Amino acid sequence: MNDRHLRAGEFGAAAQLSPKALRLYAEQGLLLPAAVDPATGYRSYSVDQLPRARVIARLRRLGLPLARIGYLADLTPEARALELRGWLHTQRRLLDERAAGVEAAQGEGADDALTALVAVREVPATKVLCRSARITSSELPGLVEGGERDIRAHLRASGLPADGRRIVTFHELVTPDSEGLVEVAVACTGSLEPVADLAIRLVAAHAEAYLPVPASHEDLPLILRVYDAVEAWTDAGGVLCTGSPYEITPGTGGALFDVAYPV
Amino acid sequence: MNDRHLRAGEFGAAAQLSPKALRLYAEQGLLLPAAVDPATGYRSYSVDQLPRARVIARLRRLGLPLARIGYLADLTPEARALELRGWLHTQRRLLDERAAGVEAAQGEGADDALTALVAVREVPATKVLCRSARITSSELPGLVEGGERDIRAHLRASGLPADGRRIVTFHELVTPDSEGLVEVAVACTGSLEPVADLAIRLVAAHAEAYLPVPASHEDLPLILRVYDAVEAWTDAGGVLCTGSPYEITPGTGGALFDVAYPV
DNA sequence: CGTTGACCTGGCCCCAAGGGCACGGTCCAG
DNA sequence: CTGGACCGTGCCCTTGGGGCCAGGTCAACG
Repeated sequence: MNDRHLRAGEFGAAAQLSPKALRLYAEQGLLLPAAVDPATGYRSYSVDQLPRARVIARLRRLGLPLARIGYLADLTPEARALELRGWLHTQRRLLDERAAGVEAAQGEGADDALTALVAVREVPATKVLCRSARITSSELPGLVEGGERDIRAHLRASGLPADGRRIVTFHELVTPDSEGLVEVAVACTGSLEPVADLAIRLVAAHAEAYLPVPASHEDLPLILRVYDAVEAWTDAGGVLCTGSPYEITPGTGGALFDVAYPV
Repeated sequence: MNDRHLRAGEFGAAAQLSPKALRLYAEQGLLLPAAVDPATGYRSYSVDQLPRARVIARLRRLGLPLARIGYLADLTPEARALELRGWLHTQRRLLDERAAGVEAAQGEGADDALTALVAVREVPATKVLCRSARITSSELPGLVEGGERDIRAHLRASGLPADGRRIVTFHELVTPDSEGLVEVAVACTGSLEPVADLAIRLVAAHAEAYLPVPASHEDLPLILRVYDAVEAWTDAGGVLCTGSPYEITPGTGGALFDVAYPV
């Protein structure tokens, strides 16, 4: 035990924290002063609090929010190191995904070859069985594959053909950081009942601008360029997109899938 | 040319930007509306502005500040991609350095073996020839090596022995993100004149807590643990550090250098 | 004992990059 | 002509403090 007390400035200098930061941490309960003079309001810290203060300073320098630091600072060093490694891993993965996005945007605007391939077709009104969810991009494969499996199973169980095309609609932007509304749907005919999380919806007749994506464009960066191409086409053609983009599997002419916008 | 105009909401939906964000960008001159109705204040954007808006949205999603985006958005796509790759590279390096810091802190508090090795010695008043600079950690090797070379050269040129120990003092925290004041000094005797950026300073007699660092601890994470050990020792011993830490090369007993704090 | 300079407190405004809400004006379709 | 959707401005909120100001305190020096 060591009950030597330091005033805010000394303590801050020893822990690499500004007096202002210390005041903030005290207000938030992250690092309570060992004593506060009720008359003057002077805060004083015990030397015993230095290790915790230093941990907080180090975590703050890593860029973690105070709320997270409050949780981490109460852990054992081992548990903390474990959590931090996980966090670093996540950060690295996010960075890698962003890097992929940058590469995808690399040829932006210059992809006239792709833009020239965009076509328009009329789509009749269609009935679909679908499932919607707000997800981030990491949950996307799970939703799409699980959703398609469940939908087709339900169609078969209802005695209907289960070979309609799969349509994945991106109602909002889906990135690693922010979740957005995504719908996976399969076209169907005949009458059936909706179940728990499978809805039946009528897609109104509309026109769509589309571009088939060959199997060789399978990786994410190139798919984003396809989206860019369709958008460039609608911009240039004086046509306005009237809804969210979607991917139709299988695509036209042996393509893996078509990327389409309602227009 | 396409002079179709869109209102703020439509344009925002097409570019994945909220009306609020568009307003902010307009205020900052980052994306000026094609027209503003002087009576109502309604902003309207041209379809031609969509590509720029989409670029801005994409860069914003990467987490870049608007000021940087303003610069990047005026570049050609190729130049922009080049800058972005450089930025991503920097981000990755920062992350790696932070990861090293986390690993270094892994055994925090538990390093009693190192802490037990800390000793105290008296240091007589010393005259040093030194150079100071505010730098980030990436500039550290340059300052230390260049500074030592210049200082010893000046000592030799003054006809004095140039074999004093090198002392590198970290007056402020030096990290990859934030620069701090660092001084590289060499002990000397005899009289000499200061030159451009080499100052002569008297280091007052004081006591120092120190710990030799063997050559095997050469990498950064382990060095940080040595600092932790010295700090833990001063905390426990009821001794207060009275100044900034420094590294003395060569160290005691064949060590690469000593890490020391004035106490 | 007084004074000086360093230190401390609380309070206020500031940054980025918008989100959210309120109040009020506008636009377009039925 | 009227309802609902859209748009404007203005204000407060967020995170993690930095900076400055007015005023109160502390310790050392004369």
